[in-house]
Order: sequence, then C-alpha cells, then structure tokens
Amino acid sequence: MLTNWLIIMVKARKDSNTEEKILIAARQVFIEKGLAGARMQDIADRAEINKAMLHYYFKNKDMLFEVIFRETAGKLFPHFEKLMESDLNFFDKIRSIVSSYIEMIIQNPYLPLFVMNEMNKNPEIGIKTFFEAQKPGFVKKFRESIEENMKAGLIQPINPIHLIMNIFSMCAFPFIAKPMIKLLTGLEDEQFKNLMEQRKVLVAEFIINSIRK
Amino acid sequence: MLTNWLIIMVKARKDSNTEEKILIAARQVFIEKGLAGARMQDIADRAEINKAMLHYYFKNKDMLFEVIFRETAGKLFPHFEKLMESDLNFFDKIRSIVSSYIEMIIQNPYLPLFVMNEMNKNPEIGIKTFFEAQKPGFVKKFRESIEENMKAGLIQPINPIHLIMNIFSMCAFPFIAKPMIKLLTGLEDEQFKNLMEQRKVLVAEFIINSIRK
DNA sequence: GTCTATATTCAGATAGAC
DNA sequence: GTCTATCTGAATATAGAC
Repeated sequence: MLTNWLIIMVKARKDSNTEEKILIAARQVFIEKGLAGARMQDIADRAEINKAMLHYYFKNKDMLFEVIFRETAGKLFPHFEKLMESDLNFFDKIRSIVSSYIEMIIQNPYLPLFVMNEMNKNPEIGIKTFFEAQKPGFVKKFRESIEENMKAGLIQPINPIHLIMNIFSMCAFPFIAKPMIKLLTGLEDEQFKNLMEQRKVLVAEFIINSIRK
Repeated sequence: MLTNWLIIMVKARKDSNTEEKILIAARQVFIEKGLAGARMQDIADRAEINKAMLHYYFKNKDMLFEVIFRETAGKLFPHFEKLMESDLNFFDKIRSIVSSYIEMIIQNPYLPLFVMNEMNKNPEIGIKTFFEAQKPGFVKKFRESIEENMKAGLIQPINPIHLIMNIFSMCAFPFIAKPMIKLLTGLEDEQFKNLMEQRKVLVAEFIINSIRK
C-alpha cells in the first residue's frame, strides 16, 4: 500500500507541475478581478485543483497576489532601458517606444488598469512590490535624452516629465477606457483592436508633430 | 409614552437627513475602494449610523452602489455639449475642454479610475447604469466639429476618434497613474498637484501644436 | 426611522487521511 | 503533494423592539 502510494506521489510531482498551473490561474483571476474581487475558489477551479493546494504552495491570498503583482509590474517597462542606449535618433526612439508599448498592451490588455488600480487601492503592497520589480533607470535616461535634444535645438522646450506623461497616457489610457469608448462610439472589439493597431504609428507621429521644431 | 416616542421620530426625520449622510459616506467609500473593496460597515461608520439603516434606505449593497455609480458617471463629461455649441473657435474649444476637464479631476482625483475600473470589472452594472447617466451627444458634436475644421483646412487630417482619445488620455491618465508617477519621479503630493495645474494649459497647447497647419 | 441582536452566506484558512 | 471535510471569521442581510 505504502509503495503504491509513493508511486502515485512521484508521478504527480513529475507531470502535473501544480505550482505553474496555480500561477497561470492566479494571473488570470487577479488581473481580471483585482485583489479585492478575486476569489481563491475561482483560482483553484481554473487551475483544476482545490483550495487547499493554494495554501500549500502560497501561504495565503496576499502572498499569492504579491507574486503575481511583482511579475506583472516587472513587465510594465520592458526593454526600454536598452532602447534608450541604442543609437537610434530621438524621434525614432519615440516611434519605437510607442509602437512596442502599445503592442505589449494589445497582448496584455488588462495590464495597465491592473497595475494602476492595485497601486491606488493597496498602497502598501502595491508600492513596496513595485519598487522591487521595477528598475526605474529608464525614466532617468529618457529625461536626459529629452534634455539633450532640447539643448541641441532639435525639439521645442518642454518639461520632460510632461512629455513622458503624454506619451504613456496616449498609449495606455485607451485600453483602460475601452468599455467607455466602445459605448460612446458603438465600436465592436474587432474595430477597437484595429484602432489600437493604428495608434502604434499614429501616436508617435502626433507627438513628434507637436515637439519638432 | 407613545406620544413621547412620536416626538422623537419627527425630530429625527427633521434634522438628521440620514439618506444624505449615507450617500456622502457611500460616495467616499465606493470611489476610494471600489465595489468589491467597499464594506457596508465602513460606510455605516462614516455616516455615523448603523448597518441596518443602509438596508432600510437602499435594499442592498448593489443598489446603493448603483446610485453612486450613476451620479458619478454623470459627472464625467460635464457641460461639454453646451461648450461645443458655443461660438469659440476650434482651438479655444480644445483649450476650454482640457482646462475645465483637468480642473474637474483635480477636484475629484479618484473619479476617472473609479468609473473606468468599475466599467471593466462589473460590465453588467457599470455599463447599464452608465448609459442612463450619460447623454453622449457631446462626442458626436465634437467629431462633427473636428471634421468641419479638417475640411476647412484649419487642422491636419486625423481620425476624430483618435484625437478625442488623445485629449482625454492626456487629461485623465496622469491621475490614474499618480502612485506610479510619484514613485518614478520622487515627487510629493504638492509638486504633483503643481504639475497637474500646469497641464491645464500645457496639454491643450501640445495638442494644438500637433494638429495645427 | 432607528437601534440591537441575530441570522445567513461566503470566503479564507486549517486538519488530517491517503 | 493532493484531497475531503471542517473551522473561523468576516460581511451582507434580516427580525423585531422602541
């Protein structure tokens, strides 16, 4: 009997990879519902295991959430630091950032709202975790690059912070406002998706148009 | 005894105005915590009454939420319809919209995140209620005005939807991203507020700069 | 209309067998 | 490691006196 049982154990460990199933399910549920709205039962169901397992792998709901939030926040500004160091000219850097950022959000539409919302609603956990997940070096480099190009007379004077806010606002906000936009315009998902595709080039040109001398 | 009790009743009805106290408290709690995160006990405490009263005035949590959401969603696009009909020139209309919109959000910083978040998380209640609260006539008028000015050759060609998205993105998003912006820039509340004040004129000029011929 | 007390439901967490 | 069964606490909701 005991032997029999051991075999089952080993088998289970080998092919199920429960932890990964939990993480996948938790990702979906937390990002869709938020910390307050998420249900452990829901996560367990999607992972096709039972609630007890969740607590076996991750002490409690908050711990599990923290793991998900950390990895998600880490995706917010992907490879931008490298991009800032590349030898693209300033306008092409902006084009590249806008395009890849919108594409990233198209792939993860709930991501911006999730991160922003949790940082607002749960300052403790959100902020603490965000700091660890994010190497904010990219913002500094971006600011420097903007100032350089201003001094070189290539772009009009503007507070770099405002320019950066403008860029990311136009990239991220439409996804956050999607239900409202659909309601106000009568668009369907497919058409909305097309609009967002267009924005990959349109937003960059809109910005460059505004700051170029 | 009965008489005595009647006097108390009448008095209470006269000076306490419980319903209003509940609405004020519910507004605060729901907007700050969201539907899922809000607690009836919390609302009762802030209104300085007990939970039973909440159910007496508003059947249940969802009903109370719906009232708050409806009135809040109704504030989203204030007097813009009138503004579009005014005889301001197109650029001044944009200046006026941006400025008054940002000012409105400064007065109600949680409003955009609240409405967007609930519409994403609770499609049923959010969307149903939003439709009733909003007279979306302003968007239509705005689109027409943009198209007019494009045909008149006053502004560069652009899909009106994108322009409208750009405008409201730059107005609203920084407030949604406030915790992240503070983290990334190291700004304090006071300085952040100053930035937002600046944006009342800056965002409009940024837009006009981009679309003007 | 307002309160206290209580019922009900739900969700997070644990115990213990296998 | 995984499951079933159970506990505990929290949160919504109701009953009933005044």
